[in-house]
Amino acid sequence: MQKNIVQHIRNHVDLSDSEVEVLNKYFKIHHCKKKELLLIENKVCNQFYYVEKGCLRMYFINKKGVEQITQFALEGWWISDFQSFINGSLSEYYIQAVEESRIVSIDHQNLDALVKALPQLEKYFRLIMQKAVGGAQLRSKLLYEMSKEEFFVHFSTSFPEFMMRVPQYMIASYLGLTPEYLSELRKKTIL
Amino acid sequence: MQKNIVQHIRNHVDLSDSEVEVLNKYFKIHHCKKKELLLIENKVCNQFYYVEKGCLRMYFINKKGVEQITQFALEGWWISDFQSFINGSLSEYYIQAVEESRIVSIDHQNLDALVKALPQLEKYFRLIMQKAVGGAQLRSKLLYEMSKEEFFVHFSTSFPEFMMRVPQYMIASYLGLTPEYLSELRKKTIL
DNA sequence: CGGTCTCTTGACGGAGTTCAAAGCTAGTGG
DNA sequence: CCACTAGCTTTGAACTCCGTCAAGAGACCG
Repeated sequence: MQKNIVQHIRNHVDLSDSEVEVLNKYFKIHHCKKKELLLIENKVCNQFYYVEKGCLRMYFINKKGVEQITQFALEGWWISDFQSFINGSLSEYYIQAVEESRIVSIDHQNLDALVKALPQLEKYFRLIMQKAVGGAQLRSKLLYEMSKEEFFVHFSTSFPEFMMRVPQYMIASYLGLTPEYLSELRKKTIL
Repeated sequence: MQKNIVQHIRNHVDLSDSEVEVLNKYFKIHHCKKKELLLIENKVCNQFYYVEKGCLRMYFINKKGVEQITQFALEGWWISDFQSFINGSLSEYYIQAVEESRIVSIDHQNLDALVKALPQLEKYFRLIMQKAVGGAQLRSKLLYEMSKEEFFVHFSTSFPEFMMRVPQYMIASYLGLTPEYLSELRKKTIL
């Protein structure tokens, strides 16, 4: 069974079949059940996770003791707590499978070894990170210019399939509004 | 006069003196006056900017015709519109010098050529981008968990020198609140 | 000095939260 | 495969943070 991450990498840089063999020594594949935790608070996050299939969410527990979701990762996305990954500090986040998922992971040491073994992977990860920064800039711009109602409408029209896949209270959390208000907006905007 | 960007790169990867010579062929240095524009709306942003000295701000014009600041860059920071840089799409942003500044820049083609000439720069830019993603994650977390008042207090205690350097209406814009409310908070919190 | 930016003050309004309670849905075990 | 329970969603009323508007007081630059 061919990993789809190989295709993802080949969309960015060249990779021979023999190099794919090398890749497989560094990447680990993991099947996880719904609600399985890949990262918990107060641990160092020394892994990058790539979603081959399924969906992950990243969240922390706020002062009121409520889960606050900051990111989702769907098929083809990388996710990690970069502060913790880079500095080796303790993470304040949890990363959990929203659905049954197939995840590729690589830890800090293996990442270093991998980019040494296959220098073009250095470029791949640079490009991935650039895209991530671009995405963060876009999200930030939307937050600056839109009301919560507009943000909700934008999100539901941009990712209708995603709205069906995850529970509403998670969407509400991610969008930074209460489940009650989300419910009101749904009625109001007929979505 | 030695560019301080060289030191910045050397903090991340090795670089011989002869390689520094190569660097200088790709990086352009630019002295800019206060209020000088490096990027304007509806142009493709095909440059990365590094602040050697001074301060840049990135902003867009919102529906009401008001400038909305999304980022500042101080000494030692890279800044760009990554959506535009990556996709070659037209930018919706302006990048402007807040103070008289010394800026190093490199365009898309020269960046490609540079990382080909000096492969360790590929790693440097990957690490820079990783840090940027980490920073974006942290900022996003603060926005999720703090009220505007808390965010303001956090910001003023974290960057007191920065508060003195730029006008208050710019800080208000960046923090996503009105100058009027910022003024109220200043009085209330005695900062 | 005169004029244009910048900062402050106060009254008012509205988007979005909080709290409480009642339907609904889905997962689990018997 | 059904029944029961825990968790998810909806409703409505009260409240609050923060934006809007208008006007005045400084501050900076030619």
